[in-house]
Amino acid sequence: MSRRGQPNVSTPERRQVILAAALACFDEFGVAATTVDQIRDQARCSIGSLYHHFGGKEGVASALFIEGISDLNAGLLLRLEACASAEEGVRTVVLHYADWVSRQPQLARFLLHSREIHFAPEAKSELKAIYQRHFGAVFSWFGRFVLRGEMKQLPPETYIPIISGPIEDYARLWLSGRTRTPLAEVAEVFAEAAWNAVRAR
Amino acid sequence: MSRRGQPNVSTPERRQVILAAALACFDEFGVAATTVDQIRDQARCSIGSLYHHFGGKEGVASALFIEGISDLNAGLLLRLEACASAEEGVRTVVLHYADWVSRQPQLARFLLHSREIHFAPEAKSELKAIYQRHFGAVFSWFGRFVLRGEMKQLPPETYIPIISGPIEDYARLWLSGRTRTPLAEVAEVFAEAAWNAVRAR
DNA sequence: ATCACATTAGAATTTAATTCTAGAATATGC
DNA sequence: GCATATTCTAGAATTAAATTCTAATGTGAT
Repeated sequence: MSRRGQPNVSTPERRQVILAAALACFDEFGVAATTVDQIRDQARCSIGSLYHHFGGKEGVASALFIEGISDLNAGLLLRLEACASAEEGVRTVVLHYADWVSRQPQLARFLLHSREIHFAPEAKSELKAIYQRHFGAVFSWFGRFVLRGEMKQLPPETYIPIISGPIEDYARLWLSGRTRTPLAEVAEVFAEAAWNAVRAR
Repeated sequence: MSRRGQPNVSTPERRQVILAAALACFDEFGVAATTVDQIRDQARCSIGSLYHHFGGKEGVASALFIEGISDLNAGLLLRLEACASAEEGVRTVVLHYADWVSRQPQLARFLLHSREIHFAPEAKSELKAIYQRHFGAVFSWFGRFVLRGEMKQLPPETYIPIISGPIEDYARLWLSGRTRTPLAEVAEVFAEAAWNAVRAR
């Protein structure tokens, strides 16, 4: 089934099992506090296997991070393509984020609470490429509305914080259990606030 | 100089030396990657001393976190008391944050990038008390303007993300070196956006 | 069947965190 | 000014975790 020198079929499954086990541990104990052995237990694999596929805890965390970010980004672009106005686009950015976090709270918690990962050089450049591609696409989508004068002209690096910052901040709050009101119930408020902050008037 | 059973004079200095050393290490290597020995080297103290005062790396990180948050909060309240209008208050929240982060980038980086600290129960409840006191004061300051109809009436837990979320998000960006434009240059934009998002219209 | 390589396993090693015991410093009561 | 209670400092000893390494096994290609 596979060519010489290529991974066999079961490999992707094994990787996924390890990633899932790691996410469960990270979520329960925190990235710093989970041990490689805990992941190994949960994934029912050997140390050797884990190190072979990911090179250690950092490697597992990196892979999980990249997988999560990619999924989040891909989903947004898909929904954004279907929007017809600046307002719809801005609202979609906020609402998609709220949806995604509500649906994958564990993964979201991991992405938001883990600025402590030490990516290996390759992971770092892969991430950089992902970000560039994604934000490039998003900016090119919104760009025309700024040109048409439907959105405020602002320093480019301020759009993302202004539009996404609040819902992200609230998501952090909700994910950490410090507020009960579900994202879905307040997402509209943030969508509205984001649009008010960037609409031309 | 000190009473029986009480810490001697040099103790506070020693604690500060250790905290400063830890901050430098955390900033250079990340919290997870710095070892207790690195902190000990930098602080020129013994393991015993470090464990005596803080009980370990987590303890040092907790103390640093509480110290940082307290300083940030105290500064804001001070400036807020001097404000006369809702708009001035909202702008002050944003601008003070920008100022503080610009002035203490290392400490700010530590506060923002360290959601991975496992606080001991006492530290946890101390933090909780600090937050309650602080946000209680801030909400009581702003409350009247909502009542007077000068600010929008919104779900209470959404004000902080809406007002502070964007500048916080941008601060993260700037602190991680992914953008060059200094906070001071864009702070006005965020202050303006925050006010637009919460003003009654 | 046999080869090349990916994969798995777990023992051995290395490295870091934490505990523990003892001694030095400090301020006070007498 | 000496006895004493207590804090503080030091670093060796211990424990726990991360990582490396060697050998064995599985898999598909030829």
